[in-house]
This record gives sequence, structure tokens and C-alpha cells, in this order.
Amino acid sequence: MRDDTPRAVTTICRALQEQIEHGLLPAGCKLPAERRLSELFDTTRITLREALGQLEAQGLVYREERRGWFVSPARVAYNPLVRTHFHAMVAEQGRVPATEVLSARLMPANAQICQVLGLSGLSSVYQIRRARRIDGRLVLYVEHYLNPEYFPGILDFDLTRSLTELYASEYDVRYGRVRFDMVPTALHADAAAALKVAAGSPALRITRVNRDQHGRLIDCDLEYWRHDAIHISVEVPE
Amino acid sequence: MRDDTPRAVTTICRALQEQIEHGLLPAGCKLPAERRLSELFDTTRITLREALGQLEAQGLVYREERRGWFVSPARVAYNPLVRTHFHAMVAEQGRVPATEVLSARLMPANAQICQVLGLSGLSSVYQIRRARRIDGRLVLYVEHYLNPEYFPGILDFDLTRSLTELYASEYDVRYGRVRFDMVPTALHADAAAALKVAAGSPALRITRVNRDQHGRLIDCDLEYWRHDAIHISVEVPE
DNA sequence: CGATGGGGCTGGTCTAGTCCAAAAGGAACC
DNA sequence: GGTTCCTTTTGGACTAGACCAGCCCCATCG
Repeated sequence: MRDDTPRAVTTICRALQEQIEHGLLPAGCKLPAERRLSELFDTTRITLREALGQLEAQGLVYREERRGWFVSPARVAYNPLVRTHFHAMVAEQGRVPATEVLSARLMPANAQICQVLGLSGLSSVYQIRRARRIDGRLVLYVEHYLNPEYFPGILDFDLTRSLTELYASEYDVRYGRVRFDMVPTALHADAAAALKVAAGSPALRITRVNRDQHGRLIDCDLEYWRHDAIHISVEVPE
Repeated sequence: MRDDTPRAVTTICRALQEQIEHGLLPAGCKLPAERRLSELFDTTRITLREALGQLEAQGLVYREERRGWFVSPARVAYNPLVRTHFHAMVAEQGRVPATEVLSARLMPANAQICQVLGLSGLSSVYQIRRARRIDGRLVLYVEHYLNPEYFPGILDFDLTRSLTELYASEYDVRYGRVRFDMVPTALHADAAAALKVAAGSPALRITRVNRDQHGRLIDCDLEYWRHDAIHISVEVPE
């Protein structure tokens, strides 16, 4: 693994890595076809794909389903302690955010949601599924589950807007205490489809359980971030 | 990808996943040999290995270099806001921690360390490299960089102990403000070797920059966690 | 009884292809 | 000009092997 005769995979990784770091392959740039690259490095497609897979794990390149391989753009900083919404956060860093609503409906809550939101069995919740982009690239799939008691008729509003804003302007609800959970994992089929990547791609799952200014459990989010899209950055005061 | 005729890889993943969830394959259990499994699922080793790779990305199974595949133990909760050291944190959750020192020396600081610790160019720093285990499994590779001005002679102490404790008992230094950075990435060669896994395995890199009770920059840590070993859990008060 | 040295097994790496389906691009048609 | 259709290219998935080096265990030897 770490001897002095690097494997083919390592050689390929290093070569591409160097080109990317020196700016010969700028962010967003499409790499040549796999077959072409495998010729270039004088190896098979399987080996070449393994190398690309490793660079993908590092976050240097990413793939678009059936479209090809691209050089990854810079990560966006995400501070979970600062209560700023997605659009503001992304725009602040000079990037272009976008949101689309995949579905929004009232549905029976499953056991996990009931437990997290402190609902009794057989309760209903609003589920809102959204996909979000940075500079046009799909980076985040979110499922929101809202306690319907606090947000009657919310499905009639424009849900591409920030929920934070909607809560404040329409329901006079503001975020209070929050609980976070972050787990490096892989995308399940639904999330993968929404982000248009292969199921099983590495991802960061962030679960948030939100209370309002009165300490009531108001909603929870299930976020699946592309693993190469963000870096978490937290300043903790003593 | 998400059609109704699942691919072989998906089928294998689901089968193993189900067995693991239902406890037929308990945590830490060794899976049969790859060749055996590929026969069992009537496919090639390449395909079988891709399936295992996906389960690895999900954190359900892990491999030990040239030894085989194992069912992953439960993740340990890690709250970066709570100033509790590794041994205490792990023990609290009913698991067995262990630490080994890989190297400890005074060395010239590189540009990045100088910048982070606010040192002038050509400064020296103490570098301590350690590996840590939970229940015997290597899960964390850390590089600590200490400003030597504040910790004269620290290399003569037992460095398998918690640095937090050492700081407090020997130098009257306590942690104050902290800055965190978390990035899902892949292990570089050194870290991979220390954790005895393949270079390029997915990992969570956590960088901490620590100040003491007087606000002085005292040290920084570069942590590389196995991606399947922890989940970050944070309770944020308003 | 402990140290040592094989040999078999196992994972790690790689070759050389095939078949398929989606994407992209262009030609033809309305 | 826009839509439709077809062809080419590309990535996705898979097959059927090969060779090597490290791990493990057991038998042998001192």
C-alpha cells in the first residue's frame, strides 16, 4: 500500500491531482472520456475508474450520472451554529444558490418522526422534500417534517423560499434550541435520484431537530449533502 | 439506477444489509472470504467487491487490510462542544479506549501550522502523532502541533495520557475558545498506514485550533477519523 | 515447549474484453 | 425555427480470468 513502487491507481491519482492543484484543470471542467483517459494512462477502464473513485472520495472530482467526470468546485463553509438560511449562506460566499421543491404533502408520520417530534402514534406531519443547488450543481437533498399544529396551511405558500423566513413572517415562529447529528454515510436511492448521482455515493447526513422560541418542537430536517460540497466550520466561544 | 430490476450490486447490498440489521451477522463478525461470497451470490469478485465497497461507504461493514471484511460496530457519539477527552468520552459510552504514540518530536513548523498557530516563519513546534482505538479497533489518527513556548519539556511525559489533563496538571493551561473544521475526505498515505487501512478510504477530517483560558493559541489538532466510527452530535442552546 | 519456516488462503491489484442504456449532437422534417 | 428521430459516444454494469504479497496456521525443528 505504501511501498516505493506506486500502484497504477496511485500514479493516476497523483497525476490528476497535480493538474487540478496547478489549475490546469479548473473547477467545473469536464475530464476526457473514461476510455480516452485509460488509453492516456495506458491501463484498463476498471483501473482508471478506481482511480477516479478515489479522487471522488477525496472530493477532488465528481461525476454526473452518464455525463462524465468534472473537477469539483470549492467547498462552501457551513456553520451549523449560525442561524442563517441556505440562500444567505451561499450568497455570502459569492456563490449562486437555488432551490426546487420535489414534493410537499400531509402524510402519516413514521415511528421515528413521531418520536423525534414528540408526537403520538398515528399523527400526521407535513413533509416537504427539496433539492438545492450551488452554482447550478445539485448538492443537497432535504426532507423537512413539520408539526402541522403550528403551521396550518403552510403548503399553500411558495416553498422554494426559506422556511425560516416563512415561519417568522407568517407564523411568528423563530428557531430556538437546535439539536444536530452529523453522520458520514452513503446516499439511499431516493436522495441519490434527487441529486442525480449513483445510489451509494458518499454523503454527509445532517439531522436537525428544531425548537421555537418557546421551546416547542416544531420541525426536523433530514439533510443529505454531497460529501464534497461543504466543510463544517464552527467557532466555539468558551 | 433506481428502476425495478435491481442490479446485482444492489441485490447483494440488500441481502447483507438485511442480515446485519436482523442481527444474524453481529457487530465485529467476520464475513466469509470474497471468493466464497462471490460464489454465494453467483457473481464475480469485482462485482462482489463493489457491493462491499458500498456497504463500507454506508458504514455497515469495514475491512482490515488483507484480513477480511467485518461487520461495523456501533458509532460512538462525539460532541465537539463538550470539552471531554477521548478516553472519558469512549468509556462513558461503554466502550474501551486505547491510545498509542506513533512519534513525538520537535520539528520545524510548516507554513500552514505557522499561520494557524500565529507563529513567525521558521518556528519550531512539538509534533505528536497518535493512534487511538475503540474496542481494539483503530479509529483515529491524530497529529497534534503544540506551541513549544507554553509546554517546555512536555515530550518527557507519558503521552498516551490525555493532553488536556497534562496541560492542566503540569502547565496550568486549560482550553478556552476552540475552532473546528470538519471535512469528509479520504485518508492520505500516512494516516491510512497508521490506521492499517487502504489509502483513499473515506474519512472525516477534523481540525481543531485551541486557545487557553487567556485566549492564547496553544495548539492545533489534525484528526482523521474512520468515517464509520463516529457520529457528531451537538445540542445547541439558544 | 517455544521458535521457525512453509504452504495455503485471502485480499489487493490488474488485464481484456462485452453488453446496455442514457446523453449528446446533428440531420431531416414539418 | 422548432420538433422529431437517428446515430454516435459515453458512462454503468458485468464477466472471467491472472498474479502477487501478506496473513494464518500448522508442522517441524532445536
